Amino acid sequence: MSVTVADPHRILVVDDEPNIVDVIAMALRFQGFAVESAADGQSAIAAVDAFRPQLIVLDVMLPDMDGFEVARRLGAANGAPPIIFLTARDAPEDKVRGLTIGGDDYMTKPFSLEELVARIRNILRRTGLEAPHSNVLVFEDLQLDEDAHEVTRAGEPVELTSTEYRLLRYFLLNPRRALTRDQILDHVWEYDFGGDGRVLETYVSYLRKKLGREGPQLIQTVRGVGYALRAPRP
Amino acid sequence: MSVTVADPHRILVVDDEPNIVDVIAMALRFQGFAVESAADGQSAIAAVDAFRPQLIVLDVMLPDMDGFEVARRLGAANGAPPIIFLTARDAPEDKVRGLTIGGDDYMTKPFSLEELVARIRNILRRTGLEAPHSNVLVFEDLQLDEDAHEVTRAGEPVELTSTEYRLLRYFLLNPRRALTRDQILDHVWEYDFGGDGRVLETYVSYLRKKLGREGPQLIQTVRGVGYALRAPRP
DNA sequence: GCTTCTTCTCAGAAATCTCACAGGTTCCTG
DNA sequence: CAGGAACCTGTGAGATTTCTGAGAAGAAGC
Repeated sequence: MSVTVADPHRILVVDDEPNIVDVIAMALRFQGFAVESAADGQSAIAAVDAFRPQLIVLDVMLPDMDGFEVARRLGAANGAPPIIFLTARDAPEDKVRGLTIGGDDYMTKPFSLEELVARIRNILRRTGLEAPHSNVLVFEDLQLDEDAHEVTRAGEPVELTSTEYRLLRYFLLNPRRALTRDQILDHVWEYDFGGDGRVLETYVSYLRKKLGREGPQLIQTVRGVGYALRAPRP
Repeated sequence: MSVTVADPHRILVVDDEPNIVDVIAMALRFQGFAVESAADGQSAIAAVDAFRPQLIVLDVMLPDMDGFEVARRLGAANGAPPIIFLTARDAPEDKVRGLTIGGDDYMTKPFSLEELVARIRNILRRTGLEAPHSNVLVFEDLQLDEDAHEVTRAGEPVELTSTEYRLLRYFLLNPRRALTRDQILDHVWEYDFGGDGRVLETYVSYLRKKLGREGPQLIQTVRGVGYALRAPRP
């Protein structure tokens, strides 16, 4: 994972649930972003002034005003930073329509942190703040095309479900690194996943099967820790 | 989606509803245009003087004078920019008819942003401000002619309704890419569409049927994500 | 004003996913 | 080498997603 050391991008996270803010802020800091937070519309607007974020992660439901109001007051039209709105899953969709065609985007809660990061990088790339890169992740003979949402091994297409895809993508973003179970669960599953952590084993098993039993086993078990994507020693 | 970097065209958006202006301005900026806005006729005329837009998106209903009045006053001076009028759906259309014979055009609210952008590019092309390009989108044996508004599959004409056409056009603009449900709804449906997102499934079903069940299925389901236009795996 | 076309909602069926569970296997440690 | 811990993977139930036909409401055309 590449971490920008020189000049980290500033991101403002606005949500009135401290738990959510914490978990998002933590994840983004780990990704090398500079993060500030606010718990309501007023302080969000103040924070934009003071902190000059390049991007805002903004909950739609705030105690004092809704997220769209915040966006309007920031002068959505004029040089304001792009916004990723967070909405409840069952929220009415009419107000968020049309956001993705503008510079903005939105996600429904709960989401996986990987996805939030992916969208943030997407927007930063679109706005020219981050260097564009190919959207194909590669490791050995494994390829994952993020645009087409397609995976191939040795040129052969591999059909993955959505969870399998997210899991493999996380491995490909962190090649050769031993990832702990908790890391993986935190990043790939939704942040409020409360189920049995052993799903992970099941999904690793699915992936191994689908990626082919013949070729070398790319997803290796690191006993007592978790898993790592790496080529086996010959 | 091509973004003009070198010398962006200037577009003035005039509407008294801030929400509308915001969403249009955002979308056009994202497309690489330079955008200014005005909320009434007076400031619109002033803005034309100061900003020298190459095109105006002008609401017909303004607080101080109607859009035609604005157009008339601007027209007095020669070489006024072409105008796209925005009218309410239930407005009398007689006044707007005949506009398309000049350089102007009109759209009824609400509209899809894709369509507004398409019309803007059309006008800029007609007035020689934007490089002409082929208006035929092609993917495999599928062809969509934007001028003639005609679609053929393997040479056979396919009769599409307007929504089906917009949907297919969006797929053809983003071949091989996995498009999320939200993306598609945002781009193809009107900006205030708040209905059931399952229309999309219905329309995909229509398209698949009309494009022929025999040939390979070009619109593929990407489970948990949305759809993609791509040749099926052999 | 009547007919036809279009758009959208709805609902049931089919397809597919996710996750928990449990028995078996592998690995480590003493 | 025994015992225990960690891990693997098949099975299946319940939930979710997707497909498609039918029909209501509205718009457009005649």
